[in-house]
Amino acid sequence: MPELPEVETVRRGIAPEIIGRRIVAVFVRQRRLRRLVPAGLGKKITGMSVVGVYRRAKYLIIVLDSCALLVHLGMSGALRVGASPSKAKHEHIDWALDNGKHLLYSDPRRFGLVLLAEKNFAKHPLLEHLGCEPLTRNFNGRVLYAAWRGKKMPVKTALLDGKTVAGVGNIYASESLFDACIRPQTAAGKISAKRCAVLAVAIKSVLRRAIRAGGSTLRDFVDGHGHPGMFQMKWRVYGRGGSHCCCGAVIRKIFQNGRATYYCPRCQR
DNA sequence: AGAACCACCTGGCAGC
DNA sequence: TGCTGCCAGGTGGTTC
Repeated sequence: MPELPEVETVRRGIAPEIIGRRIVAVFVRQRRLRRLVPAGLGKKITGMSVVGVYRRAKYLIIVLDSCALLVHLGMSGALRVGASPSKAKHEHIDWALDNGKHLLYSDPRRFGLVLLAEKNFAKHPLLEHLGCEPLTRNFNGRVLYAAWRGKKMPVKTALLDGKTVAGVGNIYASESLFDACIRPQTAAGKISAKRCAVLAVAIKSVLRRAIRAGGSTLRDFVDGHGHPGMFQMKWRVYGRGGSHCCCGAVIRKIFQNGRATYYCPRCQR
């Protein structure tokens, strides 16, 4: 579910609702996420106000007066602001705000995480080794080309591993490679500087278009207000194995490292 | 160093 | 209708 555009959609949705608000109570109903929600989370942050809401790769960082919350939505997580907690089965954490509203974290598969971090969150061990943020000016084809010299791993795998460019997930890896006309099996180190430049532009373009559409909804993604995204309507290869590309060729589905990859054998060489 | 695999979970769906 | 098995957006850690 939540890849970078979905996380950014959530960030934009909740930020205006929670920045400046004070946390008056925290209810943790399920601590067992991918990592255990820290004991005493409520005690530590109750009374603090929200100073800012940031995103790094697929992590959301809610900065408070003197610490930060590090939130990852995993595969099925959602973070929304609501008038009241729903008491739904998978609504694990409820932050009550001073305006009577609630920030609510739900995650049926519990692959996500909610941790405490220092206010200077960039040094957090989960964040400090992440690659380049794809929607910044720092990210371009030269970054890809330099990082991938000598790499035999398939370009799709290299995009997904987050070491060079962070936050490109399974859907947008396939879509970006289609946009750049690059075959996902191509060894990352075999891609020319020129094609790396095309790929970097494609990644930015696909992510921006997805954000504009409010993210993709596969099954259950909803934004900070509980609304689904629309970008899944615009997938050109993802999830379309066996159907026809705009060029007429049949889109292929293959598996790389146990993850589905989709591509057009005619458009992508 | 790098690649392959595993683990963490639940829910939805296809097929029988 | 109901059971079983398979698949799914992520990613950190372990093993080879």
